[in-house]
Amino acid sequence: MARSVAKLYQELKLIYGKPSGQWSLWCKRPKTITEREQVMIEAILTQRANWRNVVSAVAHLKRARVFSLKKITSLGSADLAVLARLIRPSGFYQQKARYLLGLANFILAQGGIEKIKKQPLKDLRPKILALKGVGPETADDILLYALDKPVFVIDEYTRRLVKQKGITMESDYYCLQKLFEANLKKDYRLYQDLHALIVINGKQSKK
DNA sequence: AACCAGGAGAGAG
DNA sequence: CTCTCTCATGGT
Repeated sequence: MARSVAKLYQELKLIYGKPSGQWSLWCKRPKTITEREQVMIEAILTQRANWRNVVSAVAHLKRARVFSLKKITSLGSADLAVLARLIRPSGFYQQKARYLLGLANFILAQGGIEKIKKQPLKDLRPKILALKGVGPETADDILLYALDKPVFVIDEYTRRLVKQKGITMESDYYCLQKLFEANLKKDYRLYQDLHALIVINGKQSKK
């Protein structure tokens, strides 16, 4: 079953090719600082939300010119309601507004994207994970897609797929993460593309 | 018109 | 550690 994990990428790549659509930005290499900030923001907004609604919320942020971590922090907690209204289409907008502010404050307090990107994964992950509204999946989304750190992201699509393929019945986040990381070359580019393909496959095979 | 979409926090058992 | 409730909008 270990080998089937290793073969997953080749199989999915053969079917879907390079991750496209919503994933073209997340899997883009290299990314600009602005693009990395966008990925972080979208990582929060996409929690339990249809991607279509995330796009809508992002459009609102862009139009209102609060589409950067610095702008979000300068908005401050006093205008949290403003931020909340902008991201409303993504759902859970009141808590997500708070989460975004907390994330933005943290990144800037650490000296910004380029600084934080230099921190080793082992030190960085616990800090990101400690942020309100950032659980294992969102933390790894940020680490992998915004900061190019080699951590494999586990989500519901991944759990369904490994079950479907008869690889394992395990559903624990860290067990599955270990399974993937142990059987794949430690390369953030591979992790990015494979997880993207798993989600694309999951959405596709539903209809 | 119920059901769900790339979760996470808080509380209970 | 596993279950359950909550947060909320927009598309089918």
